[in-house]
Amino acid sequence: MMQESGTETKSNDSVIQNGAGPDNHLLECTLRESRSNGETPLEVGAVELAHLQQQQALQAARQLLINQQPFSGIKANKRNDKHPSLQVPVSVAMMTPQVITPQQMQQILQQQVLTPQQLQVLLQQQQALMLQQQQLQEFYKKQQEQLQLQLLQQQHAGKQPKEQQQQQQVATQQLAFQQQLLQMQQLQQQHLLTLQRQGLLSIQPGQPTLPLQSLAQGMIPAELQQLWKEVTGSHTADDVVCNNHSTLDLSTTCVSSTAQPKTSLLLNSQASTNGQASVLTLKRESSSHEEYTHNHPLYGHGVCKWPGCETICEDFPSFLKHLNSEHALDDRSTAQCRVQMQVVQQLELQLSKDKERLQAMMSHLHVKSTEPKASPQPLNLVSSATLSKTASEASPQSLPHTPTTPTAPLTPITQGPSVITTTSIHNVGPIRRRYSDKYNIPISSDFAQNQEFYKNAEVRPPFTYASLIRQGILESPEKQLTLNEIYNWFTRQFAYFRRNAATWKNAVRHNLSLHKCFVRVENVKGAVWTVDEMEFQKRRPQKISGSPTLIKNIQTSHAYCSPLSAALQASMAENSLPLYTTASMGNPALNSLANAIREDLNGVMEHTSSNGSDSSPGRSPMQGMHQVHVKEEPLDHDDNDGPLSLVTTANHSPDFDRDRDYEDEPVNDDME
DNA sequence: TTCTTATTAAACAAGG
DNA sequence: CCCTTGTTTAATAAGA
Repeated sequence: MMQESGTETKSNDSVIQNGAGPDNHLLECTLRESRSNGETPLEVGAVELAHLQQQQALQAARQLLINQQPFSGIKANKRNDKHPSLQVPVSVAMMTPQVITPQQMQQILQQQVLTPQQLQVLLQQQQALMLQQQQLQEFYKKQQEQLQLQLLQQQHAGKQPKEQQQQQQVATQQLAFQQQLLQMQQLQQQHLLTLQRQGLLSIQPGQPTLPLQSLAQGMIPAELQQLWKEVTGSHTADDVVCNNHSTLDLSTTCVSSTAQPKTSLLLNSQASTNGQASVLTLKRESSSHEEYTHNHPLYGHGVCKWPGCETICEDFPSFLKHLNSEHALDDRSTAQCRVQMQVVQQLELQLSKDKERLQAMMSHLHVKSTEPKASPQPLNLVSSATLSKTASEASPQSLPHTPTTPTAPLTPITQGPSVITTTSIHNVGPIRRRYSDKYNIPISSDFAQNQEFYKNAEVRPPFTYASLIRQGILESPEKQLTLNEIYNWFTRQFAYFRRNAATWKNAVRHNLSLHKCFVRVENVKGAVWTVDEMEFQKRRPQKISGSPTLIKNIQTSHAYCSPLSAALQASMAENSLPLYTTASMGNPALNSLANAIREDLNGVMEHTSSNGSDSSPGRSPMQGMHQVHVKEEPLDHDDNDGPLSLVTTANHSPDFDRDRDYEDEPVNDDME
């Protein structure tokens, strides 16, 4: 416990430090002060004071520019959800670094969307920071007044020898002030960009009038939207419908609501600072919000669809209220938006790469298909690709979290997209926790949605080892993996498991041996592990909730169907699609995309450790099945788990295996 | 509080 | 002898 909290505090600091920029220094100092001194940070070093003063100058200057009342959001905090007026002053939001690496982003996310306790700590720190800023602002104002007074006195006080020097000094200060104004303008532009990015996913494609720096990054909002929907499948059909005429972004939403001083403040400030077309565009967009229907991208089925929120909002106004209160412009929301942005960017980037790769693969396989024995392989590939493609295209609903899938009854907790949620993120560190696995959360659902996240962020996945092992095995083409391949899957899929290999590998072995659901199958080349789906389901306490009919379906299928079909259905239920292709996992784009991202991120390490496929070349599951080790079962356990392990592998012919031409590359697992 | 399950550590053995 | 793989035991944490 202590260890964990210590490391988290440490990473807290590191996050702050990672955010480059002078403003960040201020934040860091302030946070450190507030951390050490509690709520009343008092003594500030001279250098830090200088920074603070500079910051205050920016604030004061902006206030002068925008002609606004003093910040009303200073009182803001969010001790609980009942007072959701988390209104961070714009300056605070501006402190968040604009350019940010994925790692930093993940760290920020981990820190800022962490447990409620940590969030609260952060909020308290923010509060302290704002308090301090207010004090310093007043201090700075006084200084300015004194300066003005001095200036006046000097102007009226005749010609003294020192006057010129003093005037020079004043001029210097004014110059500095002007520079600060310039700086502030830049910051504001950055902030505007931030806002635009936040609203990027919902910017109307037909209005390319925004000064989109995002376009400079090679992104087209419409494409991103489409890509995101295709790849993650985290939206339902009505989203697609509203996709084309949704004009709402965060800014317009804020404006459309009654009281959002921050946004209007921002807009006004923009108008007064540069008065560029971007502002007008923003305003125009905001004025066009009447045409929005209730097809808000963040609202569907009475639920707020902000990633990880899922708050139930009875009607659209209440949703708007919720959106403005819970997802106001604060660091958390911006961090989430940035992560989303980064995800989309990476996805798009990798999609193009993988399209090429796919092209090369298909042409390669097409050549090979002329050989007599190779025919099943391209057929399989094509059919599976077609299957997943049609599945994703024809029915976007057939996604892990949608209630129409067999997975739905298994998702009592995370209904809806659980991407990077607090629930999926707070399992950081070596604490022993009861994982959501206990509640029958289908790993494929959450994991598929957060796959990229887990791949890049050193966040402990909220699943048990058993679930993870099973997922890895079921993902493999032949539903069987060697121990080493399981290791590789872990390191490939989870950044968390790239550390402490000895620990988790031991745990993996331990789980493989311990759980009856893992069946060791020997063949000539060695041993592979398969999943006994029936045992896996039996292993878990049946706490299924959700749609009653679907529950009934599952139960009846377990009760009355043949073991084979029951296991198949169970597998499908976990994987959300027939056979071994889940909706999103089976998406070839995402799958290979994920691999590509992994390769990019992990570079050499992955090349040595998990190159190629986890599938076991040359091993025929059919050959080895008769040598299945039947585990002794000390517990009551009546039945028919014999042929089940066959089931998961039966849909591949031995020819398929034989034709694969990977090499059994030596694997190097020393990840640290 | 008790029971169950998950995690972690560690010892040990077999085999390459 | 070392490493990998696999089994087993024990301690501990966490949830029901």
